[in-house]
Amino acid sequence: MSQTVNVLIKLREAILSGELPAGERLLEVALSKRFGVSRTPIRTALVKLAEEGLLEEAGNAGYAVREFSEADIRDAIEARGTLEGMALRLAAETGVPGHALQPAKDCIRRTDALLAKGPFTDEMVSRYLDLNAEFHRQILALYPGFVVHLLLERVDKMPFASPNAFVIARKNADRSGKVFAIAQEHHRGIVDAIERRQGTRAEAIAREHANLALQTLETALARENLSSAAGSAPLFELFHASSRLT
Amino acid sequence: MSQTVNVLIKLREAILSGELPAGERLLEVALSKRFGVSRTPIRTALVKLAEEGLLEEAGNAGYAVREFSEADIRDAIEARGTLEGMALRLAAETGVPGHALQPAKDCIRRTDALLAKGPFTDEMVSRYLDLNAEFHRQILALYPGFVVHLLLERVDKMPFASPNAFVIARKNADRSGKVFAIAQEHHRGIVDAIERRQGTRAEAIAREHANLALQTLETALARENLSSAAGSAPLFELFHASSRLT
DNA sequence: ACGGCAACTAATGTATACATAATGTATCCC
DNA sequence: GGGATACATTATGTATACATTAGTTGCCGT
Repeated sequence: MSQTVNVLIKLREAILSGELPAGERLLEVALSKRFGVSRTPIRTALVKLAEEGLLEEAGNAGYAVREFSEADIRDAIEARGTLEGMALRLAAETGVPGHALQPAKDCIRRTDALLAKGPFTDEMVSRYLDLNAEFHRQILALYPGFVVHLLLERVDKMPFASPNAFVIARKNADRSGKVFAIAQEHHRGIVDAIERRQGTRAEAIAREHANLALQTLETALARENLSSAAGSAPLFELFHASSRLT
Repeated sequence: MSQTVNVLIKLREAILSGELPAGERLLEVALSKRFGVSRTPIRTALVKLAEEGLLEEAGNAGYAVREFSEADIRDAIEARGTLEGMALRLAAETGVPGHALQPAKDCIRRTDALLAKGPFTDEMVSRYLDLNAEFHRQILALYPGFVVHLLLERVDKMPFASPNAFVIARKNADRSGKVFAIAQEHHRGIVDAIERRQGTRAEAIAREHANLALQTLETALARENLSSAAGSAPLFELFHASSRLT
């Protein structure tokens, strides 16, 4: 793995975890010493993070960690729901060959089997997250437009906006089971809608599905009594397992 | 202006104009000689263009010009309509103070005055494009979410997906007048919908508004008899005036 | 003749030295 | 004492030399 990617990952993690607080100016030489590499890969990583939106230009030169309010996270989640909705609507309206839905159906079946097994151990949740991510991958693959996929990749890199973000409140045990069941029902509805070429329905479910993440985020925020969500260590701890930082 | 920005702009123009054809591998040393700068600003520009989606990674290393099919452009335009629709819907549902709509209304009034003046000279079209861009800026400013704005900036950098893209067929003189009138009606509808807090209506009009660009694109493609739209010199000639390449 | 391995070539990845611009401080003048 | 200017400091912007890796070509062996 190249130094640039290394630095990129570590910097993203440091930003999302709050170790680098919002507004913090990122100095190239300081980061260079911290990671033990030259300024070159640092600069590359900073440029990429700025393009991703995690950093903002600080004054005339240099970058600073962008502040993420709860509203920004709501915005990101809403944007993901909207874009996924568009992709699924167009896939449904265009129509997809029957066999193309098979991978998504497999995901649903395997998830059913997993959820039927018993209490929600951490390991089970981890496997669930993999299956959930896989389902979203498969279902979005039904829409070919690469611009939308590019935008969705961007959204996934925003704090708490990935398809797995809705499990951040999973430690709220008495509710987690319900949340999983609701998500499964959404997944089933999406597949069914696409099969029946019901574009508007597919879009509506996708949006409602994204709202699950919103609800659990707000639950988590209320429980933790946090005003600003991103850069909060306790939330990030929950978030970390649900997301690939690459 | 820094060398990096210089190279970035020139490279973007070369890509969009088709001077650098799709699939062309971009070698740092070659570009370095071409622009008379070192590899460093070249690399920075390449990274940014890749993040924007105009380049793709070529094999294990290096970048190549991404191919843009007509479908990709449709995808980008649809994405813009969808995201603007979301922003306007949420703005309408939340409600905006009455005075906030004034700038947009001013744009509409000034555009009315402009269109009433007479035949569509090039200079008039240029002023129209400025007013149109300004209207979109003002109306989107009613929604504060920065993620959506980030995504929209991305879309605007895709070929022919900017808010001004719908005028690329303006040389089809007998239709341009109608197109302008339709666009104006959309603008009026959007403002009215937001004023009345009709979120769904605002969203629907925004989507239909983006479809104008799609229609004129297809008209232009049919006239020019082009299979691939991006990287086509004649289309770019039309496109150039309607877009800031910065 | 064909396939595989090795060396060479040319590209990107990285480090560092240098240039330039911005910012903060200190001093001097008003 | 306050403000402005000049200088010093520190940052980013750029150039270049070096490292490393991937791709290609040619040679050798089977």
